[in-house]
Amino acid sequence: MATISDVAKLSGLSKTTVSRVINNHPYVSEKKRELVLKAMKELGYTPNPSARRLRGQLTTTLGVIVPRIVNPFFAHLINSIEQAAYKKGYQVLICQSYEDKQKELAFLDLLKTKQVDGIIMTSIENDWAVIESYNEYGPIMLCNDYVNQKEVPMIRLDQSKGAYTGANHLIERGHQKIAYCTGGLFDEEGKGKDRNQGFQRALSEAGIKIDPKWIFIDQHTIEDGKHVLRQILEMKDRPTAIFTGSDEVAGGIILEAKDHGLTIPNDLAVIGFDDQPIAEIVDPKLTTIRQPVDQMGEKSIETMIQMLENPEMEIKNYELPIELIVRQST
Amino acid sequence: MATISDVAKLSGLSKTTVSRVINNHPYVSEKKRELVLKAMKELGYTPNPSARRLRGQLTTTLGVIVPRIVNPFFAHLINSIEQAAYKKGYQVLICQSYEDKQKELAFLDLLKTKQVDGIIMTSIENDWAVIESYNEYGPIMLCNDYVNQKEVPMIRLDQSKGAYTGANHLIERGHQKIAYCTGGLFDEEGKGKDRNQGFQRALSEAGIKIDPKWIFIDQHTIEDGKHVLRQILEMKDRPTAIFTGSDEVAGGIILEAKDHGLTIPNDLAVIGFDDQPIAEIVDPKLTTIRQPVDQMGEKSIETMIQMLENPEMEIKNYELPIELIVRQST
DNA sequence: TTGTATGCGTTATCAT
DNA sequence: ATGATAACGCATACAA
Repeated sequence: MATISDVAKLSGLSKTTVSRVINNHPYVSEKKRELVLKAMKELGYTPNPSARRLRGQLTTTLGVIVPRIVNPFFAHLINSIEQAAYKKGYQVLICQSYEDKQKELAFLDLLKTKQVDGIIMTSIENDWAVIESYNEYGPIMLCNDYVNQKEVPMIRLDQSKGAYTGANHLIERGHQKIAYCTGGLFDEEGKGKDRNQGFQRALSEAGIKIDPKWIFIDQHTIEDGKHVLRQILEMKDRPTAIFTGSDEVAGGIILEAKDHGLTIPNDLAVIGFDDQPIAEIVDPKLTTIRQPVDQMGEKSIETMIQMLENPEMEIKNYELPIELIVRQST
Repeated sequence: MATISDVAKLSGLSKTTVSRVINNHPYVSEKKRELVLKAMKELGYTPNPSARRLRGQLTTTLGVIVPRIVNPFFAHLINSIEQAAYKKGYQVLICQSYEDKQKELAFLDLLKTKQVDGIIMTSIENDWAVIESYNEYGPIMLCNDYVNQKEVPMIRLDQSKGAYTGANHLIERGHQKIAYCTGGLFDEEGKGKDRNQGFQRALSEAGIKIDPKWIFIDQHTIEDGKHVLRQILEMKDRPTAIFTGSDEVAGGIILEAKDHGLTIPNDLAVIGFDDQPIAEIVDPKLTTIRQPVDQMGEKSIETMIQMLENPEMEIKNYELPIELIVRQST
């Protein structure tokens, strides 16, 4: 591997001058600049990022932590973040936490060791109190997931409003017996609590009581959705509509419902969340709540770069609009 | 950021001893080892990978180049590679080439600058002659995509056989008018040529002539599939079956066909490729050719690590079995 | 405008 | 069993 010294030697100049050329510094004569450029090309020289990082330079690399890329929502979110970052000259390091606290912390170490300039977390496993301790090494922000601390930079959606809108849509369609299916828990606190609140608010405003047996927690995949439907089938008193926290779960419910001879939305109305590609693939097509993934990526990068350029900047929180997409499943 | 010197100072020992503890070297007394461990914990010390890499160490990091992670096939392939790598103590750097030659080369520079120990390419944009020049910096292997050089380590599938099997399945179902839809070209050489060959062989063995107007090239997405179906609808002489190069395209075809009142498989039989989740989501469920993604990941990592441990090893090529999954669309 | 010398954090070599 | 020191490749303070 050719080093800066090799380039210096070949061009008959000093390492300093070569370094100046690499970094577009002024005070280099045009003649020598070309000499250096020529030598670099001849040797196929690439600056060694490790050495640069060690020297304390900016890495122009950002870390993005996601639970798992096989989840299409996160694949698209990463994609939009990466595209936006690329436009600004940043690389993106994709980190899969697999929802594991330890892994998440290991990725935060990237910041500590200057592998990345900043980290965008699309999901958060550890308490913020733990994450916060890494903040001294560089900016950390949340995109999609969030915590209840105002001083954390966040790009988030009004999940509560999204769930409220979705639930209301079901109520407007005349449903009273509404089941609820979440990827989190149905607690006051804890994962997915905003959606829970929005859902509860819509129902309570309509004077509908929530039936605990129609609450399904910790549901994520198509398989989970199928399982949920089978549970519903076994009930004497069945819901006429179901609100789900993801298009995948909603898709699973629809698939299994059809297999059991149910008609969607007549026998069971289903509403999803995310507006993933699957929403238009299932039959009937899925009514769902769209998350503006592209905007989220753009805004995250914009915010991150601002923080990098001006570390003393005041913390900003952005809330992006969420939208109900009515299709055929309701 | 705490450094090895800080740990040395706090524990009252030398950097060397600390380094020995970090790297599990022998010749360090139990007493001092514990002293070091305690100091490391107290300072929240993490070794700086940049310094290690600069020093010439193995990085225990592998690069994986994919066209784009929003393609579910690649998301799953990455996932399986990452899982296998993790078991062996390796990190994975995910690199999206977006099918761009320049980006691909930029990622290969990771090898040159010792950011990664080796690179697994799941797609290849540049000629192998170009890629090969990076080989001196570390092992490069292909997984999924391939080139016609024997001396390149590859984990591949018998795409020709897969296409042959799929086409034969359609023929056995009584079809004579079979369309073909590929993500590549329909050339002798060039992308997707193996599948082309397999398809052609099946048809020619059955004495069927291929109709050029039923050949669709460069088709990748659900939208592409919808477009293909619309083109078919405009034909006076329509095919009764279509072989596609991806489940997504097949899914698009089915969706659009239903929108236009066609019945699958009666009016048009459709066969996909990959056995992605979408194959079980569309209605009717998709007959497709399964690619053993998990095995591909496992085998890639196994091979890569062998090459890393024994650089003089002879080049190996593996061919994994490909399987026809018959569902309802044919 | 150009060059020399230093240090970033780590590990291997060579003492002791 | 432990420690001092050099070197990895680079960018900067300082000197010329």
